[in-house]
Amino acid sequence: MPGLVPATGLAAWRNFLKAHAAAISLIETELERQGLVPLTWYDVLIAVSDSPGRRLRMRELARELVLTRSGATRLVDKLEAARLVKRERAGDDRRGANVVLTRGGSWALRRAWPIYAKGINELFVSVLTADEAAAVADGLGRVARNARARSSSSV
Amino acid sequence: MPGLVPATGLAAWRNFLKAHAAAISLIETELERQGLVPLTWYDVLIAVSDSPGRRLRMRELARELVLTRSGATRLVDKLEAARLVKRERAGDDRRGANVVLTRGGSWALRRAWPIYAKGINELFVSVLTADEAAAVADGLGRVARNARARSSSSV
DNA sequence: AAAGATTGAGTTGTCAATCTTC
DNA sequence: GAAGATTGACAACTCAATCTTT
Repeated sequence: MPGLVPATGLAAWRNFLKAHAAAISLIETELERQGLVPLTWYDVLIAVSDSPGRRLRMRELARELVLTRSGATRLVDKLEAARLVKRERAGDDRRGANVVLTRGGSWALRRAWPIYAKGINELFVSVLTADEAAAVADGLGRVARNARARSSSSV
Repeated sequence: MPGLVPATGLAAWRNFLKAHAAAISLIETELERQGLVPLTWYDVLIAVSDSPGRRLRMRELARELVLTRSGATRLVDKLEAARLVKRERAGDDRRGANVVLTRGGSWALRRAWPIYAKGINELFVSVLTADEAAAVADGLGRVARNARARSSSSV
């Protein structure tokens, strides 16, 4: 039944899935315990914050977070209701909406980061050797770029 | 605002998340396109199939897939409705239910594997060097074990 | 009373259809 | 008519409460 995937590759894939599920789940729990924004909200805030001009089109946000457009809409609805982001009509193309951080959004981002960073360190970085971290960064970086390239072409 | 996590470690973490979201999403799409079981169902089938005696308690299934118990119940409900698994009362402890594969479940598993394997190869394994695959398998294996150990202790 | 599992209510996300602007 | 975004209907998952067996 196996044999279609080399053993090391399959082990890498399985551990990749297990590591993701377990680590995300723990970080999520810890953020909630501390009364901070959930990880999905954090993803929105950081994506907007890292964008040129600190504003991001809905379309780009969806692509960035690997969500559907409607998923992005719902998510931003909640963040907007919580006053962490605002939508503003795009100047050049009035179909589009830009998401921008409010003051509260920047604050929530700064406040969550230390806890998130602690999770990343304790559960991920500190468990890896330097070589492994480099290999993960390079290899999975290529995996991500490659998969995204295929997504856009197949859509 | 960064600085709490070393740069390489943070790059590794971010690429880890991006790779996961992008690769899973593509594999899921391909499985659906071919009329095969979704990945979450596959996870159940393979977990049961790999268990000693080819049967697995609900509790263990939930732990294995990083789900809540109710999540496991709902999921197995659907697989049972689709005649891919059956529940049987555990002989030694009649509170518990064991999940076992039906003939249709084994067939669905065998049928989905080549497509799943193709996705793993094309999107993941073939994109990694041999060294990277080994580093991912080892490093993320440790990440997964470490995180699971913490989950059980904190619950 | 505790553990395994299930159910009811609520949340989060998806797909298809729709509205607006290009 | 096509693209950006939103809405309605529905599917997947979680939490808290419940039922059964230990």
